[in-house]
Amino acid sequence: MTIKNQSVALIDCNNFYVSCERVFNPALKRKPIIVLSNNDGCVIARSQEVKNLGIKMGVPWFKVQGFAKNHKIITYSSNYTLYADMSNRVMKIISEFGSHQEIYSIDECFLNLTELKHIDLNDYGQRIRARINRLLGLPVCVGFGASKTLAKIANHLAKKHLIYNGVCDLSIKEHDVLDALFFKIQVKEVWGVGKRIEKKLVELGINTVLDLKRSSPRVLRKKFSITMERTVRELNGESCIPLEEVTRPKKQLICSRGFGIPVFSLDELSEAITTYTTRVAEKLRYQKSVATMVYVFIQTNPFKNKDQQYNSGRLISLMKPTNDTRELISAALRGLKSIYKPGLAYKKAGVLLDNLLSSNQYQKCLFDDIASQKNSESLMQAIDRINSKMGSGTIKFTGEGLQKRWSAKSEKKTQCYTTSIDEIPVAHCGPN
DNA sequence: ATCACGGTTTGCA
DNA sequence: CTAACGTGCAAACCGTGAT
Repeated sequence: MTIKNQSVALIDCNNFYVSCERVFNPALKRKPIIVLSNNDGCVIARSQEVKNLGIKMGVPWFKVQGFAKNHKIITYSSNYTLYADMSNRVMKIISEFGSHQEIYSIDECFLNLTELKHIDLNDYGQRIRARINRLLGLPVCVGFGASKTLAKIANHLAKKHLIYNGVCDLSIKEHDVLDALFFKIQVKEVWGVGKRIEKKLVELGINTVLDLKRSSPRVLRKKFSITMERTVRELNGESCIPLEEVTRPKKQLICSRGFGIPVFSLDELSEAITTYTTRVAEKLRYQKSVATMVYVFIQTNPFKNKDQQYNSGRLISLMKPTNDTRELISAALRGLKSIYKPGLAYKKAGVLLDNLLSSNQYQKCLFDDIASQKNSESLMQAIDRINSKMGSGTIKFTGEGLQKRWSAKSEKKTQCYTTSIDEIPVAHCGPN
C-alpha cells in the first residue's frame, strides 16, 4: 500500500520520566536525574546532565551506582501511575492539533497533518511545544516528515541539535538536502533498526541512513523482511506504514515481574501468579476480549551462574473462553503446581493469555450457560468499576497475599501527585 | 514440494 | 561485607505432519 504526499508529525517528550518527576519538584531542574526500571533494576531514563556524564540507557543500576553517588545523581524508582497520568494529559493536548492521532507509546505520538495544507510546520511545531510546556511544564520535540519513519528521524534531529530549537521539518526538503543530513546519521537511529539489525546492515556496508535510503527495497526484503523493505521505502518519502488511530486489541497479553527477593515456596509463587493473573485479566476485559489459553512460567535468576537454573512454563487450554478472573486464576495455579520444583531460588514469574477472541463474538455461542455467564460478567464489571474509581487493589482476590514479601523493589518512588488524593501536593507553583 | 500449524526465538521500544 | 540485570508485544523462524 502506498500513500503519497503524506505529512506526518512525531511528537516525543524529552527524557519523559525524568521530566515528569521535575514537574512536581522544580528543584530538580538542571540537576542530574535517573529513573530506574521495575525492581530498581536498570537505568531507563536519564536527564541531559546524566547523558553528558556518559551513563548509558538500560545499564544495570548496580554497575553505575557508585559512579552515580560520586556525581550526586538523584535517582528514582519508576512511578508508572504518575507517568501514565501525565501521558494522558499530553496526548489530550496534542489531539487538539490534529484529527488523526496515533498514540505510539507512553511518551510519543504521531499526527497525520496531510489535510493541513499551506501551514508553516515549524511554527505549528513551536505552538505544540509551547502549549504542552504552558499547561504541563513538560518539554517535547516535534519532527515532521513525509512518512512515519521520516518524522521519527526529524524528531531525532530536533532532539539532538540545538539549532532546531525542538522542531525539525523534513517534509519540504529536497532529496539532496535530506541526503546531506542522512549521510551524517548512523543507521541504528532509524525506526525499526535495533542492535542486531544494525550489525547485519553494517556487515553489508550500510552504515548511514543515507546508505539505507539508497538500498534496494527488494534486496533488503530478501535479506531481512517485509518490514525492512517498508523502512527503505519510507526513507524515500513513500509512506507505507499507515497511521493506526485505533488501538487494535492485542493478540496476547502478558503480566510478568521479577521478584524483589529470591522466592522458594509454592505459596509465595502462588500469590505472585494470582496477582499477575488478576492484572492481566483486567487488561483482557479492558480490551473486551476473552482468552482461550493461559500460559504460566517461572524462572530462576540467569545472572546467578552458581545457582541451579530452571525455566519452565505450562500452557493450559480452557474449557471455554473466559475473562473471569476466578477461572483464569484457577487455571494458572493448576499450571504453576505442575511446573513447580522445590528448593530453587525463583527470580521471576509471569502469566500470559493467548488466543484472544472478541468477547462480543464469543457471546453468540449457543451452548453456554447464559445465566452463569451474565453473573460472571456483572461481578467482573462491578470489581473493575470499583477498582478504577477507588484505586486499584480496593477489591482483591484471595490468594494475592497481604505482605507480598516477593514484590518488586521500589525503594525510591515519588508520590502519585496526580492520581492519589492523599498525595496531591499542597502548594505547587506551575512550571517556571 | 508446499502448506498450515504450533511452539520457540528474536528483536524492538 | 556482598550482591545487586525490565517488560510487553509481534514478527520471524523452524520443525512437524498433512496434502
